Amino acid sequence: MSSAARILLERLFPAGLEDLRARVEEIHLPVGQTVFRRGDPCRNYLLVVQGSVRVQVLAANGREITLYRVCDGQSCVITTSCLISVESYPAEGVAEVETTALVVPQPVFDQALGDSAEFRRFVFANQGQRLGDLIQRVEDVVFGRIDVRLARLLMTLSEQGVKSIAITHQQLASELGSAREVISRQLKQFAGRGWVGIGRGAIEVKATAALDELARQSG
Amino acid sequence: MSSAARILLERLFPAGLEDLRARVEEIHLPVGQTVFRRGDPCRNYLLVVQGSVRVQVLAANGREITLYRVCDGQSCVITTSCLISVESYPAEGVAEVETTALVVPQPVFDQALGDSAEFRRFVFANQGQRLGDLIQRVEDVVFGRIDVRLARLLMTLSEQGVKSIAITHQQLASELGSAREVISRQLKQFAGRGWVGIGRGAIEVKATAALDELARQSG
DNA sequence: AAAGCGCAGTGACAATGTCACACAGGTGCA
DNA sequence: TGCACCTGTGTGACATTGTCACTGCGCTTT
Repeated sequence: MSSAARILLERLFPAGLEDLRARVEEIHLPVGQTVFRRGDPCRNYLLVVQGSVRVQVLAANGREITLYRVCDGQSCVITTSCLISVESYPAEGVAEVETTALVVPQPVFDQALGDSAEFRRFVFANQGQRLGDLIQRVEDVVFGRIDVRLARLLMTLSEQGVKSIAITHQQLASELGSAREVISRQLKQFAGRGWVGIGRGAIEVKATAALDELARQSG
Repeated sequence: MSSAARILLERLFPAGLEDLRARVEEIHLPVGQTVFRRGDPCRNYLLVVQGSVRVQVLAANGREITLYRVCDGQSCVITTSCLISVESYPAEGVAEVETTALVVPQPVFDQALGDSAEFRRFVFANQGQRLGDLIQRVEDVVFGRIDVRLARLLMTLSEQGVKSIAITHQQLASELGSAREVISRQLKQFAGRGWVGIGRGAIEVKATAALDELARQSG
């Protein structure tokens, strides 16, 4: 077991609950691995130690939208909720990068909820953040303009001075729940204004200030 | 305290937790009362005994969308999550009808989570259902056609043989996160096919079968 | 009756999504 | 080298949905 996993375990299952720790397994997910599918029953509590799981919904016609990501030290709300309410997954999860996760079997999860205030706090805090993300997503999708949302996404992706983003138009569209053609046109418009440069499978962010201003708009 | 409230309390705080019951208050919310606003901090756990609270998001331009409802014997996910993760409300809640609710102060909530497995199960089950609703809502909004969504809504509202629905076009639009004009046009189209009758502030559902077929479509 | 208000109808237009293609840059292979 | 093939992108025409600016209708208040 990795040291990061051990630290997390010790935090969530403090002294007195050592027996629970032993029943938690660590797994490694390769890139692109599906963690859970829509309609799957839910038997374990999943906890990402290191990596990233993208949670998305797919439409019949091939369109898709990313709901949120579960990153280092976070857990998946859907898993949590389904585990207790005994419903099946309403979305699917895919490992975006090589990911290390802890698998907590349902009985251990149940017991830990009762016995560890720390564990409860962790589970609920995660719930709150994910739920907030989700509501924000609904708001964006229903009321937001696509140019503003795309600008926001580009700003997020180019954080920390990264100016060249390796991503296809289709991936951007999936992220926003839009269509590739729409994204292509918007990017062309951005490029026309000199805000970005477009290459095959890559976007170069040039006018951070202009994009940022657009991203800050209410729409 | 109402008898319904007492029954709920006894279920969630079983024998041994009588002291917690005493610290829970019952409140009555008049129609239209705002229960919580966007940005409000969250200090109590709210539990609807009888009535209905609509949880919605408002846009700057006046458009709005209903995320879900909290009905008899249910609790609000947002409240639950915010309570623990100490975030502020990302949406707002309004009592749709006169509503009776239990107010559980945060310390009582915290203690009950640790001491009552029944309470935990209740809280999590509610979380799961509301989260499922929310994901379904995202899916509908992003991928769904407005005619299908409207047909679904009409079928839901006319359940149990109620054929005449007292509702305005604006209210239907708010429910679906669409615009009044769009709904008016769709209804006109439905009316043209003889599926519904339109009156001022009321819709009469005539062709249940046809609407139902449309409602079942994937889009 | 007149004014005011909430509700609904409508046409023109803007924004976004859909469809059916064309084309360009790689990669692998004959 | 040249060709088939795949993925990613560009584009025009069109459908659907949202926005805006009005109009009119029915009801209540003045």
